[in-house]
Amino acid sequence: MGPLTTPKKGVEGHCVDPWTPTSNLKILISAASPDIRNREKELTVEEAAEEYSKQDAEEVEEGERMTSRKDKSLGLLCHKFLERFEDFPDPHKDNDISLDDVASELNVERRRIYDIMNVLESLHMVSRSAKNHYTWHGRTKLSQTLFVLKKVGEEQGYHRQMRQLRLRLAEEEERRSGGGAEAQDKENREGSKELFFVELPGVEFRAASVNSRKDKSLRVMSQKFVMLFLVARPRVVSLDIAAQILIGEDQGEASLDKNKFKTKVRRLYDIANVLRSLKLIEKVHVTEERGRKPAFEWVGPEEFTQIKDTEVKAVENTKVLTSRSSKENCAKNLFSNKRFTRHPSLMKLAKSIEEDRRKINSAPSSPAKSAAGDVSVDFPNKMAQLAAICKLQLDHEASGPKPSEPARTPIPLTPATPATPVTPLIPVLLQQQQAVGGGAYAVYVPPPQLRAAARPQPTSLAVRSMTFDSPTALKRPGAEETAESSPSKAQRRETSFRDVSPKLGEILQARLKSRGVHLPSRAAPRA
DNA sequence: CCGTCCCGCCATTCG
DNA sequence: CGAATGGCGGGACGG
Repeated sequence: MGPLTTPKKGVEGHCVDPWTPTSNLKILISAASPDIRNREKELTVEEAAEEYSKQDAEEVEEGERMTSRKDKSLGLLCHKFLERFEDFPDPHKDNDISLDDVASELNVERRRIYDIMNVLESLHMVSRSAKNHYTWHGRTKLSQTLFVLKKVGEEQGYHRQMRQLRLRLAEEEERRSGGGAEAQDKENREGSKELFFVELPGVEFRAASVNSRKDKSLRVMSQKFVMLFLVARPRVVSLDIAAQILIGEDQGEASLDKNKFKTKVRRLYDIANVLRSLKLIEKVHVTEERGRKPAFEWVGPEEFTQIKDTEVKAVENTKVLTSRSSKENCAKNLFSNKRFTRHPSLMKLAKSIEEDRRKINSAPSSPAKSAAGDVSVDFPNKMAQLAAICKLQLDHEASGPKPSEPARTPIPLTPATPATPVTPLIPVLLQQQQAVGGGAYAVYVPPPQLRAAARPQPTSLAVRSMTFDSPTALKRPGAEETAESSPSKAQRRETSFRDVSPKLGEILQARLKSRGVHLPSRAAPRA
């Protein structure tokens, strides 16, 4: 009986893993920015050490094991994994990863490896090459990926959603929220058009892997999660907010919240753990009107600028093709680098659509009235954007190769398909996943659901005084005024890339000590 | 008690 | 059909 219980701790007497408590220590250290901030680091070390010695004392019986739950955390596991690869591998080397090898070397069930791979894959740090194999890319594509994710995130209106949500949650708590009064504000589900996996030029889902599972959870959830960080004002995101947003997008409305929410959060923890191992985020605490709650702060690269030139051109093109509908997808350096070869994506697109169409026929889930005619009202925006990008890339390509980046491995252009007659870019047939990747990136948009009634929503209000918890700094009393906590991003730890100059335009009350505090303990705050 | 999140059953897909 | 993938959530652990 009881076949559903998690095995009890340390009963099984077989091969004990070789991990030592120091491994945990290591991850903690690496979790903190290794460079600067020695003070914090040391403190962390001390605390950790203390922690362990204590544990050591307890687990005296059997001079081994101490299989503390943490010793098997995804984070540690991921850290172990990352340790064996370079951040910027030589693309010519053999960067193959064997699932079996990794699983055995790390001493874990394959299931766990999948978890890690999925999120790494979402950042294009690896890509599945074949059945039990992945290819390691490290951080070579990270910048580019983040750039795209941020862009997509903006297009999705995530920043807006977050703002609203924060506000709503804050009010909810504040105003006793005794009962009722919850529901009719479902009208938030606007902007977002539910996107799926975002691909990159050189790393489409190879290995003839499914196209149907492509939109499944973890990978996509991970990307969305990252998008939230890249778009959030103060670069802080709490799990409940993230979950809230990510849920809203998934399955059509009627989400049986509560449980759904719980599960979502559980997943986010997994993702957060590997992102932490990657040192892209850090755990922090935000103090709201009603107590503090855990959250994560982005500590990874901020401005991952791609190529500089053609920026203007890019912007203009986009605007034109995008038509009136998007007045707000601001002018940002639009394009990613030209790494782009032929337009294999078009072929792929065709193939993909072909494939999907097949599935669509058997998937009656679409609530849309499949108005073949007026597909244009809803998500023309995104489509147009993509088209624009595609065109841009082509133009760029035509106007001569860009001598900036190293020669990218030209996409092998599968000779399998001779001359794809399919007219490129016909995603106009809406429905699920239509791969559009003018070599830039491919986004999968879902079926239409709401009119393009992009209600701007009064931006007047904003987060209820949100403060980053700090041992010494207590919640500011009078703090509450409405106003987006301004970007106090003054001294972000020097990102390995470049720090963004605070877009200080909003002169609002801006205190909020951006600096997460590790481990809950009176850690002497730096000076 | 509650925030985390490990473990592994078992549904899906792939091959 | 068996193997590869990876949802999913019970309930254990740590504070």
